[in-house]
Amino acid sequence: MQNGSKPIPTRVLDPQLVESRRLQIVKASVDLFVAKGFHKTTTREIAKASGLGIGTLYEYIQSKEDVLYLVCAYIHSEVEKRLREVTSHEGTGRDALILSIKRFIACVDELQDYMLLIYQETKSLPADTMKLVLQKEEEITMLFEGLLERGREDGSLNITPQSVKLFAHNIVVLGQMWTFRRWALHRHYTLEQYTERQTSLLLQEISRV
Amino acid sequence: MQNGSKPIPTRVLDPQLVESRRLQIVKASVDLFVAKGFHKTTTREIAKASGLGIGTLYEYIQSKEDVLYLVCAYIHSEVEKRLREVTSHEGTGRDALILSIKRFIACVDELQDYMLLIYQETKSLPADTMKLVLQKEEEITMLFEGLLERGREDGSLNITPQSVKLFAHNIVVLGQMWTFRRWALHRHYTLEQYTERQTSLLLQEISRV
DNA sequence: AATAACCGAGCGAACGCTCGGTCGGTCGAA
DNA sequence: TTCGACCGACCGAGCGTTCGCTCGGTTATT
Repeated sequence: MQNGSKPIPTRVLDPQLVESRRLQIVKASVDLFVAKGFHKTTTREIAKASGLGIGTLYEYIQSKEDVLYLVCAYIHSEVEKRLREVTSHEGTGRDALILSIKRFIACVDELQDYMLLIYQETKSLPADTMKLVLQKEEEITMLFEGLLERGREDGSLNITPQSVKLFAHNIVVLGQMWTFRRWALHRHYTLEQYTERQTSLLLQEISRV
Repeated sequence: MQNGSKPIPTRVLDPQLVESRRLQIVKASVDLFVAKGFHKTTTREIAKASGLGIGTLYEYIQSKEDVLYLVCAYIHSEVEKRLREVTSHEGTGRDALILSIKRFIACVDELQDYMLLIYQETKSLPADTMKLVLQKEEEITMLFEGLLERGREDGSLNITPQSVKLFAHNIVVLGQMWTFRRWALHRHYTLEQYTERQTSLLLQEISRV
């Protein structure tokens, strides 16, 4: 899984400055996009919220869509960072899986506005860039695939090889559901209840009888 | 569950004409929105694709967002129509549930572009209208809630009362997942495989041991 | 003095929506 | 049967605004 990221051209020479300015831009844009959506956010707003002039903004990007891509990439990297801390947990695949699911849902909750953003705005990216973002989404899914496979091999999980991939998707989606159905779920369940019930439902399916 | 729909003002007097013209508009717009997204579709394009002048279009709606709402309402009514045919199936709750899940996934597959549209563009609606659309989404979820409750009461399903709502959401989301993760799932599973595996996974959780 | 970073007035294109007007059809009086 | 008054569905040029982005100039650093 090679690092599928896309270098965005800049007119600024110092790479460290580019990185720090782009972080400024991302942090400011995320909140704007969350509040108003990508299309209704103007480049002028992005510039102002980033503490830059509109001209300077365009020293660091080539188009408005570039900002969206930077934002998506940033969010994904945050998710992946948190997950990787925990997927390498030693012990049975089953133990590592339980830990990872809980951590993932916690992460979805913590970053809920951002997760929602990716869900809703990925489609606004240019085709080639969108591919990269979906690829990242798949990589995250494959983290769970790896855990399931590990559990299957060490005998701690009861799952057929051809269901591994599907089940990994189920885990990710049922985790993300906490965000994109929050208009209903948050009325009826707390985060703890949700985590507890989804985890036990999921595990029930792949436990030895 | 009162019929939560919103009457959109029009300058045209004949109600039948209004209905048929709006159906024209909806049918044309759906494809445009699917292809380009709501924001990148212009009112002129909508008018042209509907076979109307731009002025005439505005005889039937008040704003571009009205078109999006009409489209969402139409899609939801299609889904609900197909589902209601089958949720009233006599027999145990379990039997009706199995039938409904299969039908729902088939429906998601058949209307996949439209389902995706609702997922991605609901957020572009004005707040009050968005509420109505989410309400409809919840009503569809509650169809499954009803079936689960029925199965719990007649003893054909093994599920705790406080998990009924959550499980209904799981069913809906895992069905819709076939659409909004198609970039990954369609590469690895056919519709039949998907339906079969998800159904059996879901049922396994709520079957008596 | 040279260069890199920053800036914002301004450009051209495109947008949602309006509004004055056209035109085919209906109906009642002659 | 004819004709004039009226109606309402239909139309699209054009308005006012806003957008993404450029480019020539300014400031800060070395």
